Amino acid sequence: MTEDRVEILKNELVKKDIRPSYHRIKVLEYLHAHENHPTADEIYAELHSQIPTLSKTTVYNTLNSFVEAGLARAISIDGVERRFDITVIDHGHFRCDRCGAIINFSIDLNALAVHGLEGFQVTGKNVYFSGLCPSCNQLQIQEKE
Amino acid sequence: MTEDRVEILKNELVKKDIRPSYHRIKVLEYLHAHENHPTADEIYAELHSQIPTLSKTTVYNTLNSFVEAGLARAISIDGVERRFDITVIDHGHFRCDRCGAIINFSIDLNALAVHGLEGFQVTGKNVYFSGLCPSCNQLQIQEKE
DNA sequence: CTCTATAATTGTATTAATTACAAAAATATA
DNA sequence: TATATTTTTGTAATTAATACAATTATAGAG
Repeated sequence: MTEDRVEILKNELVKKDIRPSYHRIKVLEYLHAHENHPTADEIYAELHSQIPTLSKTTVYNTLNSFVEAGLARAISIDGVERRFDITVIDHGHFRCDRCGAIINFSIDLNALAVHGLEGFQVTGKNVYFSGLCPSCNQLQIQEKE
Repeated sequence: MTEDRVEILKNELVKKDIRPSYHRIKVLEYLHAHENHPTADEIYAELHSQIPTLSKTTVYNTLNSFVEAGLARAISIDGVERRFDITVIDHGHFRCDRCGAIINFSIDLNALAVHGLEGFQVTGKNVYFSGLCPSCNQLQIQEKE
């Protein structure tokens, strides 16, 4: 990790009024490097192997502060699993019901016509689709034969 | 509850290959009567007071079978709470970050342009917004003064 | 109507994710 | 350097959900 990279990450935290401690930088770095929507436990497992003193509570505290600050999102397709990702605009999440993979897709949220939210202040938008990914779809068809 | 109502509920279950037991009819009835997205625990608490022998496991089993059959949806804005609602097409869920209220709004999902899901079989679509409902928005403004 | 097989329900025990909280360590400030 | 504040740790507690074996209810055969 170069100095520059660390500086950029620090800056990202400071801009959101989060003090750039070592652990927080590490969690943020992990989220940037792993856009495959890790669970809190996956983040802990990986970072704990690098930083043996890291506690799970810190990971949870850090993730919660990130979500509160809008740095990250907590996503859950059906309420069964809670996963995190770096906030990136205009993408939805697809979850395959068979293999569990979570895949980003791009959407144009501005084109979404909404009725019934007059007077509401909308700050967060999440779109979750589910079904079968191409390979699982193939398997499903083969099984039926 | 009139005979007619029970017949309609029974039919709804049978059509989805779910045997219309007394408890299942009661859970389905509850979901129809309470479109405010109850948790499994809320459903249990209310029905348990009517049916003292009802167990929580049955409520969970029933809800899971409903979701699997497409009769109900499990929703979760941020992975913290799991809530259920009767499947109604073309509506999204708004969750107020301040008071926690969950409000339906209508959307035209067909108008949503999606890229990156070619070859996928999409069977479920959920749209979650969050922010402040009108009354909490007012309170927030007043506090800042 | 009775017997039997199957399905549904119960209740307890277990698992797993998350939070609470107080003590310890690290960091910033005077 | 001393002190106050923040961060982190580690354990305990909480909570939602599931597993599973025992019990009860139901449907169909005879």
